[in-house]
Amino acid sequence: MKLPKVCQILGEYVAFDFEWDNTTHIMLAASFVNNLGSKKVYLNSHSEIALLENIKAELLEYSWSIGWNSNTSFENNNNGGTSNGGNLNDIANDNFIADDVQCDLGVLYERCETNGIDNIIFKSQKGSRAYYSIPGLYHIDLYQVYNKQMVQNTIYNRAYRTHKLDDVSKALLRHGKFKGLGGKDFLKLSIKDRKKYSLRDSELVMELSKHSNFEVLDAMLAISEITGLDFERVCRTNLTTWWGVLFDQMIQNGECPEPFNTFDRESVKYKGALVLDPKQGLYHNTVVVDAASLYPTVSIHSNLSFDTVNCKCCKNNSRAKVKLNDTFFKGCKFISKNKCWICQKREGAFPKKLKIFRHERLQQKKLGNGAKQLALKILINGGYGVFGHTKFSYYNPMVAELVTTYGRYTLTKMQDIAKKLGFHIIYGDTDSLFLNNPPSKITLSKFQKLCKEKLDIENEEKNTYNTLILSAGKKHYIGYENGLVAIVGYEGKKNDRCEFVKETFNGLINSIIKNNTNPIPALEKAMYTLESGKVDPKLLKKSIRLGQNPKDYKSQTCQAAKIGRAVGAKKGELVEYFDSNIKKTGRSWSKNYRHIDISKYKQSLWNSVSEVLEITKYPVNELAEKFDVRTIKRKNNNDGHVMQNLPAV
DNA sequence: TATAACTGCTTACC
DNA sequence: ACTGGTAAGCAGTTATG
Repeated sequence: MKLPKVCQILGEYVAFDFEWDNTTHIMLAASFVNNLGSKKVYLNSHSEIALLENIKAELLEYSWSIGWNSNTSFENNNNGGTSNGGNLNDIANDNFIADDVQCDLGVLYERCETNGIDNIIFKSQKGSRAYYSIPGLYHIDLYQVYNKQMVQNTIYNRAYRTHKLDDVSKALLRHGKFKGLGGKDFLKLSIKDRKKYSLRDSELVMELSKHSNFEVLDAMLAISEITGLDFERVCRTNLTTWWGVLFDQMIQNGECPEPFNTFDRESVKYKGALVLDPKQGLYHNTVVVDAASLYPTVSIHSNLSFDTVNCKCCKNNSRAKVKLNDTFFKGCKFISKNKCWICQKREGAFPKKLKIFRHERLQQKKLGNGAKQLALKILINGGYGVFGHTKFSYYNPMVAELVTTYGRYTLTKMQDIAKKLGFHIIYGDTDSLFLNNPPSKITLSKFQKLCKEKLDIENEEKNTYNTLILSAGKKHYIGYENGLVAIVGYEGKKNDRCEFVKETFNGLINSIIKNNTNPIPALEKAMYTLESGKVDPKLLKKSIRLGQNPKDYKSQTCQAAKIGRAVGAKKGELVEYFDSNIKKTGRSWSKNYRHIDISKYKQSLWNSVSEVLEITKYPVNELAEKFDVRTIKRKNNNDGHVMQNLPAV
């Protein structure tokens, strides 16, 4: 096996985890696992100082260490664990700890100071955040790496829902923390189990660092090579920083001018992608075509960049004007037909880099360099978005809006081409078209050829669905291809629904689309089981992930704020609850399974399955009456389109 | 008192 | 320190007949 590149940099390195008392911060335990397999645990059995000395000695053994949530204290929001407050007056609350330290290195720093012993940790403060480092040594907070949006989306395809070690480990390693326990339970454990608990955390961090043959860290290292930023910095920064230094370098090298347009940084939304109205129905033989990397492509074709849009030199050049029909500017916030132009004299910094990255990515793919390939993919795909980010030093919403506008133009032209060839377009989203009953394989390749000729766009045949259930609502469909069912967007699949609804929904879909069996008996059984109260409450548990700390919600009355406040949860945490009846219990939610409001669950189940039943011609009104649930009104985009019921091919 | 319209939020798609 | 917009459904509030 080829040694991962990251190992050549890190050499022998250690993952660590500390346990401390939540209120006093007294250090209770620490564990260390190195990449060669050596494992150590220290407990605070007689003296905290002895433990602290052991920790320091271990850390100094290695030039590189890795932790989880280890070097940054993010939010100073601890309300002392009391749940009486949690409101906007918390600042004045005596229980509020202004400088609560919430990371491993921070607690180590604090405990060394408190005990009056030598410190190996350095503290720096930036705004409301404190950063801790070990001078002379390198440290990576793996939490910050797995917290990156592009790692979650591009690499792991949203496999984990929260960024807690337990959640990420369960999703990627298939096992989590010791007996699923949390830090609060630590002191309740026996000495033996305390050791196991602490050690497990370090083991998980080490395993995550190595996951998929160092996939993530190798990609970060590749980004470090591409951008010239050091590895540690790449691990704690994101796309705006990376693209920022790339452009900085180009300016320094004289490859492009400094940005000349300035914008208010008020974060006004700009117009985005085109999503076609789906023609609701059941289809057989549908091809989905997809324009390959649409946004980078249009950025290159139209030379869109911070240094080309509304340049100094081409204002009066008629060739520089954006030659798009008026309709494409409708609803735009930053561009209009007569107020923007694109430089004709110089290639923009952004397309220039994109071209290089694209070419390089192909080369690296051929060479089998997965990490470099992935790093380039991350940079290429994330390049357009940073122009719409107000904190990006090259923020330029005109560039972002031109990219999406050319994207809308391209999808519209693709539709024209498809229509002329006799295709029936039933849906499309941003860069894709759903073509029903393509006349033939030959017309399909004709479509691809014309898109290439007229638009210089490569179209890939992404899916060929034998059966397709297309919802009237956008971003919702179910496709069946080669024995595989793809459920896209449906509420019955979303993570804030309970397991019971998700399972029943899944069963129903499989029964209809895959097994060709009558789904109604199973649905009746599910409804009956719900009514009889025999469903395991575990399966009825709902959950929401807090986007804010409860006190920070703009709407203090929204469900997330209310539940979060009541249970003392923090930003990023998952809160579990049951739906209950507000008239009976005073709340629409409850932690107590005895308060479960079955009618809400029946309605939720019905809402997620009813449209599919309607499309597949089951008697929905009759069933709704039978189950005692409300039917829901849905818009219909059919435009007189006749639903098809052709046999599957 | 009932319902529609609206806002805020989470989750998903691209 | 932080890539983007589009869109669905739900809880909860406010306007309206």
